[in-house]
Amino acid sequence: MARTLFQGEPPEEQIEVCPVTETQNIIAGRWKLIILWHLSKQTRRFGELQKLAPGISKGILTRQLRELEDDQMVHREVYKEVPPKVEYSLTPKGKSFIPVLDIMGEWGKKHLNWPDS
Amino acid sequence: MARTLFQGEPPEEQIEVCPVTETQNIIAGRWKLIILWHLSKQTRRFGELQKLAPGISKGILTRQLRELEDDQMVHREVYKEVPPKVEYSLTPKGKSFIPVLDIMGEWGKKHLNWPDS
DNA sequence: CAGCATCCCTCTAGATACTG
DNA sequence: CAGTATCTAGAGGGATGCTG
Repeated sequence: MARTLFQGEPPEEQIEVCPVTETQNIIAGRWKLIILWHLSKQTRRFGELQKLAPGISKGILTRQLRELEDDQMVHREVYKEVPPKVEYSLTPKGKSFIPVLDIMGEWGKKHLNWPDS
Repeated sequence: MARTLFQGEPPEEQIEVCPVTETQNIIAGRWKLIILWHLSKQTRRFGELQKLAPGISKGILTRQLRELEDDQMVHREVYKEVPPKVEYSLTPKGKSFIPVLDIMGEWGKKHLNWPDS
């Protein structure tokens, strides 16, 4: 089927859908980026992640991880042991996000002027 | 006026370890990325930005723009005319963020099923 | 046109206690 | 160790009305 073009409608007038929105939806969350950042370095257990994100409570960490799971960014591997052991790692989709994390980190380092601290 | 931050105290130790945190602080805000995205394409007036961010109210748009100004991401140019005309554009720091926007947009496109209507 | 002031209300981070 | 369940607080988005 041919594309529908609108006569006389200059491209400037067309509202461009913002493709960063999907990315934003996935990383919107107090601890999401920190979690993804650490998991991009290596697989981590639940307790390790809690230490790496100082101040986060178990409940919140669980919820953020579940949401990242739902978004297929993070894989959860449960070892049937006592005491329990659970390892979190990046899925292929999560790994594909590493370049984004890297450039965000790079940019963040360059502009680390805190205006109000 | 306060910048848009997540609830709770920013984990101070984490700032050194996780460099994405600074970036996160700047783009944390319901409309920040959308605004930056459109400004990366071209300079826009206040009213244009409001149309480009469907659903945003004047008050919120003003607040998000002020915070981006405070973070030196956006420049505000006021023309002393009647009726008033205000143009927003990216500062050098804001322009340096374009690669981040691009890769976020690229990644977002790849991992979203856009309703094609 | 481009704001600002004000109130409201949702959303979710955070705290705490309990469990397999 | 790695969760779950429940409650609360408050940050911040949203709506409305007014103004230069």
